[in-house]
Amino acid sequence: MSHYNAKSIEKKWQKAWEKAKVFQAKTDITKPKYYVLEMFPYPSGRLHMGHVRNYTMGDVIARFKMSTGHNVLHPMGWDAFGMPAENAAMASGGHPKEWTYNNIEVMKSQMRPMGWTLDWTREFATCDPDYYGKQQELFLDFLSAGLVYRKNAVVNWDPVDMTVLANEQVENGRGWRSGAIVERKELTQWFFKISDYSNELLEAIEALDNWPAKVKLMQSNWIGQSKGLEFDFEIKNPLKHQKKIKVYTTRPDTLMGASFVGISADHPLAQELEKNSAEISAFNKECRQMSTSEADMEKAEKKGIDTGLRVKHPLDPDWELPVWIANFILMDYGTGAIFACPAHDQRDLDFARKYKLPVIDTFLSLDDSAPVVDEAFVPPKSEKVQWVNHFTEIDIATGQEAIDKTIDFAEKNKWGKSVTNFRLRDWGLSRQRYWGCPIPVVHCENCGVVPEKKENLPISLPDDVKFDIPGNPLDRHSNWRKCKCPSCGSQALRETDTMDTFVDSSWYFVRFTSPKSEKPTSSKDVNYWMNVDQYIGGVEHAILHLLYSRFFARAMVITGHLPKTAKEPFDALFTQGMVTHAIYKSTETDGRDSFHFPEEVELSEGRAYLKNNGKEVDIIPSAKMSKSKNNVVDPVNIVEAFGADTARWFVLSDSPPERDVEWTASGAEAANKHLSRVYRIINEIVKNKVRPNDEDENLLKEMHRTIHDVTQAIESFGFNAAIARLYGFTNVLAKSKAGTEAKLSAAKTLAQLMSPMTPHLSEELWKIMGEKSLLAQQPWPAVDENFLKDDNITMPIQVNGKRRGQIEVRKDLEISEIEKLALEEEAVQRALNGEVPKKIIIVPGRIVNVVI
RNA sequence: GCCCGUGUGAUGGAAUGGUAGACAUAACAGACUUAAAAUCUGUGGCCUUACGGCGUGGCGGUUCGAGUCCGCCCACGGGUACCA
Repeated sequence: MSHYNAKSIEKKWQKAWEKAKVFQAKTDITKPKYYVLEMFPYPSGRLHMGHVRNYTMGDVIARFKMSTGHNVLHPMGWDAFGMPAENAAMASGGHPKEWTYNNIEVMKSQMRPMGWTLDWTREFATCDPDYYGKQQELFLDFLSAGLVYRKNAVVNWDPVDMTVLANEQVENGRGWRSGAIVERKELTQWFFKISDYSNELLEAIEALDNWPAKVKLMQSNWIGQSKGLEFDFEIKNPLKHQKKIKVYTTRPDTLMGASFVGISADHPLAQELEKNSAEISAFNKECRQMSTSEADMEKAEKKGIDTGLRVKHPLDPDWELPVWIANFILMDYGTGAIFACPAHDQRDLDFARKYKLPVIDTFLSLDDSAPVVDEAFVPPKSEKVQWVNHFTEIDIATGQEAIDKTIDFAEKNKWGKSVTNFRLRDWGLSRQRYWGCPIPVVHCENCGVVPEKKENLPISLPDDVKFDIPGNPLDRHSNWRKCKCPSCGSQALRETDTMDTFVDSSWYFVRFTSPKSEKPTSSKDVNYWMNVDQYIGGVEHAILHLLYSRFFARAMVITGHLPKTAKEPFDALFTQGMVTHAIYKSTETDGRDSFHFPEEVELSEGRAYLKNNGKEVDIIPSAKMSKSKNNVVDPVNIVEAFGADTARWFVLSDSPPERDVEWTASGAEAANKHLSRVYRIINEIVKNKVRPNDEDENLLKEMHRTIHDVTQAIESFGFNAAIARLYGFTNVLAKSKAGTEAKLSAAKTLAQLMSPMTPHLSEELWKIMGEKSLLAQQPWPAVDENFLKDDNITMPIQVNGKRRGQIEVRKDLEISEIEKLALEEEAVQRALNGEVPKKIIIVPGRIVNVVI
């Protein structure tokens, strides 16, 4: 008998599947369709374990759905625009296009041996002019539908490299390449009006039944609906025409605790003031040098400057409040101005203490009426508190009641109005970079900003560009920029901004339904294939990518590219965890960390030692795989050593799919051992002839239970549970003394149940057991319910909630009988010590608890 | 900072509010072997001779019963709008 040889088996069956065109999807309205999609990869050039896990999960679903009679669409493509290609070009002088397409070829060659059911006939990259040309067409339609506009926005500007920096390229306020202090620069940029759909996107979340609750919650919080009050503070010593400051607050009930009015450094008033004050100008400049990232701004030290302006309190004209510029107030949110109530907001309190501003309690705790000192009193809005001289005459009430009353009061007295605000900002899509989809508009001296004509699409990127000089190569490519105005025909210039790569990924799943159609979509194909039945990807995309895609689908419905039913494009979403690996770290004599590759390290009793000198190194468990930490495990090596089925089996076993999985060499070896064992066991079954006997029934019973459990586990993404069950069934099969006929039936079922995970091995075993057809085209095994029934059950007996014994009873035994049997138990007798139990709780079919 | 997760043996993890540790890995013991590998069989939370006691990041609460529900805290991971 030959041994399990993954290499030859896998190649053979991949060819057989390809020949039979098992995985090519055709629009066929007579069959139920199933569209399974994993988030497409960025072509970094190396297939990563995370990809292997992601695409294997999708593949299990795809193969399972094929075997249950569905017409499955399982496509693959490339999220190919983005910064790494430009960075590579800058670092090594190549061209982003060449770099990207090379990487795609390399990655494809690494993906093919995995045996995924991908329909490669639909493949495209977002940097293909055909794809981004269609995207330009969508942009023009969105533009004429009023979904796109231009406005000013700030970017991180590197004054040395003369380039806009991404937030991740700003390190401690300096550019990562140049080291120059980063400035904020205001540019005119293109925006999608996603904020017009804030309410719609928020309300529709509720109906996404098959999305993880955590993702829905994250999106809701991101959109961030808040109800508050907008009102004016009148300036006592006004400046030119600016006589009032409009503020927005979600806690208008604390108005009597107001201590100062704060405005953003980008507020028109602040901009006006800096003209006459060097101090204010310097402060504003400092604020504008902060990174544009929210995390950096929030974590920065809270600072402010007194403007000298004073405003009147709306409820007491004699009450005067100072106006401060503060670095934590955002111009983008609300009105860019607030009033601060230090007693009930920690940030305001810290600020007030720092600058010696008053702290006034507006309400006190019911059980402790001490005034606020160093810790702001911020109870939940649902908690009742004692109010101090409230203008709406409330005494004891919750925060929410006070807010509602205050808004009514302000509206009745006509000094404020109720306003619902959203945190969600419009989607800035302009990027001042080369390697992206050109925005198809033209700047004409006579006509202004003019959309390009559709017949001129695609507006392709020029190939003759160099990255040896700072700045955007499109800006200095005068030939490419020069064009005719589509409106008046005179000399004009192209827009040099390209699109955010999130635009590319906001509709690729639609394009997969008809990747070659003349128009961006074909109605026949989108009507049949949309929506995506199961979308699978990393939770890191929970907010931006998924929210943008939801907006984009709506925009495509409005412009007639999608049917109304595709407004929410992803019926079900699954977010999988990362593949992690331990980091082996030691500290050099100069105090710097050095990282060691797994193969340089010897493991022994939970400690790690360097192979070359025996020195012990630190183990940092479960770290995200990262090149710089030397803890990347290359799937190619694993496939080379053990075969694709082993890699597939291992990434699915052990950890639940939504959680991170730790890659361990021993785990991969164990997976391989198990597959070899299955191969051996089944070969022996085929070889040895045993007559039918009494054991057959038990084996078939176990077989049907396994079909039931594995089917349920796969349907609910419990791949690790499915595999654990298959391990169990393999053990039963190995030990069973049943006859050959029953064993073959069980073994065939085992091969079938394993086939979504280990398709090549299963296909081989299928053939070894004498089957002529392709297993990939067989229907999923059916459960015979008669085998699932059981007459007796085991009931655990607890005393005071602790397990003390168990009884074997008939399923339908009466409660009084169970009680009698339970009390007769030895451990219960011992615990009772002759006394009468206080209470006996019997949950039928589950448990008995005797309370003493 | 803010939003969202996660935390169970040496390790990955299992467990509709109902027997904590299924299944697997590492380890140990035995069988086979001249020997090793492979394979097969067995042991396996901690303390205790036993009865029993203690155990799911920490502290507290609800419940007949909590890994699971509630409150506070700690650690780690993801997102934080120009990484994809």
